[in-house]
Amino acid sequence: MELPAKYDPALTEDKWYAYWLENKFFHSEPDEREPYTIVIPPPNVTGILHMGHVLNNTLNDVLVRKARMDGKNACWVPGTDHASIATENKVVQKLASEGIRKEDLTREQFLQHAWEWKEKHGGIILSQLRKLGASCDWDRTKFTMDPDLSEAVINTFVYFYNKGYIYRGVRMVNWDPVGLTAVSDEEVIHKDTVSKFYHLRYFISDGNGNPTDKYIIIATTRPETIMADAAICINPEDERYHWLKGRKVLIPLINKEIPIIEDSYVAMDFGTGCLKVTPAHDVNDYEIGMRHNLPVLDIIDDHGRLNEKAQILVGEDRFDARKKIVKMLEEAGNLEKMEDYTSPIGYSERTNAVIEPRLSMQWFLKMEALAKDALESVESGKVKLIPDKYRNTYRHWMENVRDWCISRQLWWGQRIPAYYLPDGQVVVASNESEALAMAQKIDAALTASDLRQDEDVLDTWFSSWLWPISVFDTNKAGHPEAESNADLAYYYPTNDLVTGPDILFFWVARMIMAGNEFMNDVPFRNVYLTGIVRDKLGRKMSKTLGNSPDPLDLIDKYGADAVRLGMLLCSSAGNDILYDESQIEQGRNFNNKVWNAFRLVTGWNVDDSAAQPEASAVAVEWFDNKLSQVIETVEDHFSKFRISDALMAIYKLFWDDFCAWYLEAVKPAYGCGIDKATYESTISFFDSLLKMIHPIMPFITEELWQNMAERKPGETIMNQRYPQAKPYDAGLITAFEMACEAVAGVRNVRQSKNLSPREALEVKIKGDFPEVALPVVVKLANVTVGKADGDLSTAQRFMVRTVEMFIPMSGLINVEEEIAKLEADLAYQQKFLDSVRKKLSNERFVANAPEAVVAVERKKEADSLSKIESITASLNALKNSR
RNA sequence: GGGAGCAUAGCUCAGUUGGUUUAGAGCAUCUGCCUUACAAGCAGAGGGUCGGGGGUUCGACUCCCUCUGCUCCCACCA
Repeated sequence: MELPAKYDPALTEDKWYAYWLENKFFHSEPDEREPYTIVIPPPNVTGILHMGHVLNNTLNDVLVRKARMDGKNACWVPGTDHASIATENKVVQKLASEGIRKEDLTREQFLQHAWEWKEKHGGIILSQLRKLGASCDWDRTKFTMDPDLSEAVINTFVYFYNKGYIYRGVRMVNWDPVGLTAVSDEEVIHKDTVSKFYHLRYFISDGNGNPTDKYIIIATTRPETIMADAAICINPEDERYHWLKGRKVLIPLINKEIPIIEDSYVAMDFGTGCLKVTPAHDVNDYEIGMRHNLPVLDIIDDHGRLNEKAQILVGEDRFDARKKIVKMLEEAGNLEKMEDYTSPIGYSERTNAVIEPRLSMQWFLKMEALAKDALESVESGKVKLIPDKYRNTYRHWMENVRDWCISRQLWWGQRIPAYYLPDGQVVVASNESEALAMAQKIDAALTASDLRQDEDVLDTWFSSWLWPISVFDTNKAGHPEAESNADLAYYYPTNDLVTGPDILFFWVARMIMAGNEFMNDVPFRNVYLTGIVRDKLGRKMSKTLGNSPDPLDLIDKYGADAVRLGMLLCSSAGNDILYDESQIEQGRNFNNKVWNAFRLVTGWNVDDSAAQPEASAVAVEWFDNKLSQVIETVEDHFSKFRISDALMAIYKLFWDDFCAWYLEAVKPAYGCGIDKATYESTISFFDSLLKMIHPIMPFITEELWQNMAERKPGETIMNQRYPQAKPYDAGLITAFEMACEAVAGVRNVRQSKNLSPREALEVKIKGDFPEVALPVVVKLANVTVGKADGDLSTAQRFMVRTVEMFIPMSGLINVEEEIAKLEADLAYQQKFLDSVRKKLSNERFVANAPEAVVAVERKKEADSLSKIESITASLNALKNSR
């Protein structure tokens, strides 16, 4: 078969993916083999593939394919996440574009739209993963809102409620005025934001609600909330303000009288030392308010607009209101001054809206006990974080965790299974009929229509924290006492989890909690935390910057194998990835290299009568050993999750050792056939190499492996055993390396003397050069070799380690140039010798350093001496010749 | 404000209990080659003293201190 000179991935990738699917090679069922399990970090159901997914899923796939080839029963469970806030937002926007407002729909109508959207756009990302070559067990695809997974979520809620871990209460929560829901502390991103610090005059009341001419100054960043002020607070130690004790001040503009209170919370050295206390709109103020029994006046509505309780600027957005009220304050003579001020402001992770601290009734999960166990799981090493540095971060979070606000004021998600009785009492049950039964125990007269289910849904992470359990067995979540089904018993705990550090707490920590709670075991053994994919300039990939390429375009252009390799090239664990298309080009080039090596080898004609040349015999022997050496290295890298190192080791083995040296050493002369022994060894090496490359570049390796020999239907490289290392002869590897260095030395001479590679040269060797490797030198350098003898003063000289090599060069050399070169060489060696001797003459070094280290220095000294001796000899000979 | 981490060739990174290396790789660069697998290639070359300073040690890129710069995480000083 004639193969084209350039590899075209488009011709192979879809074909082999279809073949893998048809044969169900990705599908796993429990059997007697050791399982290897990974659950996918479920992407948003409406998401599309971005570079972060490519990195993450390539790593996942490499691990899964490697494990599969190691003979394990590999299972990679795919699926998607319902992502309540993000998806609901998208649906709301889509409806808005059609002129439909969410407020005009019933819950049922809205959910119908949402499900339609999900059916239409959901799972696009999963089909995109197929293009990448992901070997997921698609028969096991799950969605966090599948009926059975939802049921598990509900049961989990009921379980924790009954355990006393879930409570409902009015708390200051992070309100997202765009998403119209509370979000958890973890979903708030603090960003330093430039704003103004407004210094406002509050006039002292005369006791009848009229201002006196005295005033105090308070500093605030939020003047639009003054109408909700409940008091002005000073530090009791602050002598500047002792005269204020017991007096009252008037809120500007609305002239409402509020008391002066004292609380040591107020810092005397910050602002003016006077704090306006606004319990409804600030967490600290709320706490002060509680201590001092202050009334709570909420003047901001769901959308972040001032409500009628504000009395003024009613209906205005909080930021518009701020601008306007500043002007009003200025006109009223209440604005002392304003200055620029930078302070951290909370933003919603999902909508980027400025978070409004707001009091509301929410459901919470107590975290203390769960976090304690989850911390222990990592501290004890039951779960390993890779890289290790995340342990510190993890510990810090777990030790300072606060209760998890799990309710969301949304419709898309699992509705909280709490049912209210007409009198306000609440019952929690998995479904309506159970709830009714419970309610009837309280009041036998109640009927189903008397119960009102909580309107809120649960935080998305309240379903994804069950993922490693619920994808196998939805019954176990919420029922720790239940028997596991066969799948869960076999696949749980999973082995490795590959994900980004940004969801270490959102997701990873909580999965560990759920695992400990329901399975009494952690959900995975290793967590490999990838970096964030950034552009060349170090900027995060983002839609608005337009610096994120579409992975599918890249796959079209370069092929999935190239994209995979390109991403892996620069991905050491935990470090951010600076993405550059040139890496993917490098991946494509490697594909092409493999392709062409294959063309070369399979283009050879086997000549049964030909004897194996010496050079080939040595090369075969060497490569066999080299292969084992590199396999050992690769296995070591894999065991430490050093994927890019493993990749580079394989890359160099193939490109440098196999192509540049081995194939050149065994390549038959033009028009000649190759002997059978060499050919068979070469094919066998190629076979091993393809298997080693396969987890990284699955498509091209399958294509070539299938072409390499007659394959039976249903055979695939992905189910072959990964090559195993045998004991190897390091001496032989060194001998061959010396041959390569000798060849390079000759080539160097040719280059500097402008000698054609076709012109055979003579090499004279002085020293202990490994005999076995000589045939390789002869062939690849196009030389004859012999012992050094006669007058070599005009020969070109180079060294291979401690062996001297001469290429006689009568009349061709510039004596002065050579002398200068040798003298430079000599000076360098002399300096080196001095430094070694300085060390050796240091008694304390000789006395304290381990013997092996001293021996190395002595060897350096001896080698250096012998080099100096031979350089000097050549130098003298050269000088005598002029 | 608290905590963590990083700083090694032009770029991206290795350097695994301080000593088999007067520092390694890939890419990029330069030189010469369209040599009968591959110009998405081949052959060769140059390039850093390991952010600055101090210390410990017989010996430090590797440990300690400090300064500088950057990154990330956490955080209710209005």
